[in-house]
Amino acid sequence: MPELAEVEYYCNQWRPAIGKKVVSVRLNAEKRVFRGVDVAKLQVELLGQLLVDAATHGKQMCFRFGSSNWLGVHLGMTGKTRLRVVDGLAEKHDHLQIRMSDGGVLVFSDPRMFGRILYANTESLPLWWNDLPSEIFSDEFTEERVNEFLNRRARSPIKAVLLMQAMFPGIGNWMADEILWRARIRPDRKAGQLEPQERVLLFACIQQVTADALRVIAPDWGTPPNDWLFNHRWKDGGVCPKTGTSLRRESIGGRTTCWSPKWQR
DNA sequence: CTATTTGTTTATCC
DNA sequence: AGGATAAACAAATA
Repeated sequence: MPELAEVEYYCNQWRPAIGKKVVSVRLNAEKRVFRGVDVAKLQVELLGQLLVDAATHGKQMCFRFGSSNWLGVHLGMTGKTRLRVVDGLAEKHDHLQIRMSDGGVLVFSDPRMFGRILYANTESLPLWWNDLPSEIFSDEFTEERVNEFLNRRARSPIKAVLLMQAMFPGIGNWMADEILWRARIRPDRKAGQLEPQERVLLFACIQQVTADALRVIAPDWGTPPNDWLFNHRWKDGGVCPKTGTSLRRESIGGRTTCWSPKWQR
């Protein structure tokens, strides 16, 4: 489910536990979400530690316990985090449960297990949290750098390029479609073929959709208004809010893509 | 039964 | 070498 705004929402679910201590750690070590992780180490070292910070970067989350324990959470396609209150029940796909000193339990669940847990005990930031692309609202995220990237990926459809996390951390399938719809650019256009004025508009729409998604979704999983593509894109037979004409759905860059043929050029 | 899924990694081909 | 594309991962839902 999650793109950057949803990831922010899920990060918020664990934030009330900041300032609480870890009382116990339960996990299903054999689950795929722990691939590459020393779960025994994680389980021992988190005990007694204070949760001091919770942050997101694109689709990655990081929770710092104590001074040197870093827990990464990536939600993949179906991952979720929630804070289970006292007397709540564990569910089938709850792979990680961290009980805190106030009785609340940090739960990570993921049926499809495309998500993953990361863990490091290091004085400085672990690689997976330090070595990240510039975020969409950072000073380093510039039209110039986006242009270079578009030229490097010149032969890929722009839709596929927007999904590349190395340049656009946090953008996923629905945001990419929303951006191209607002910029009136067909998703199957080759990245290298976009005109200068289209690139300017594209850059603006990337930042605009990102800001709007965070504002609407991150606080309480709000539903975007009907004048976005969002509410119309999911199933066949949707209608473009701009033109009233049929939306089209097709696989582009290996992902189901929705666009408005009348509106996008 | 089939097809579909808001993601990433790996393999393979060019 | 580096870019483009498809498959694999896995389970729920329609």
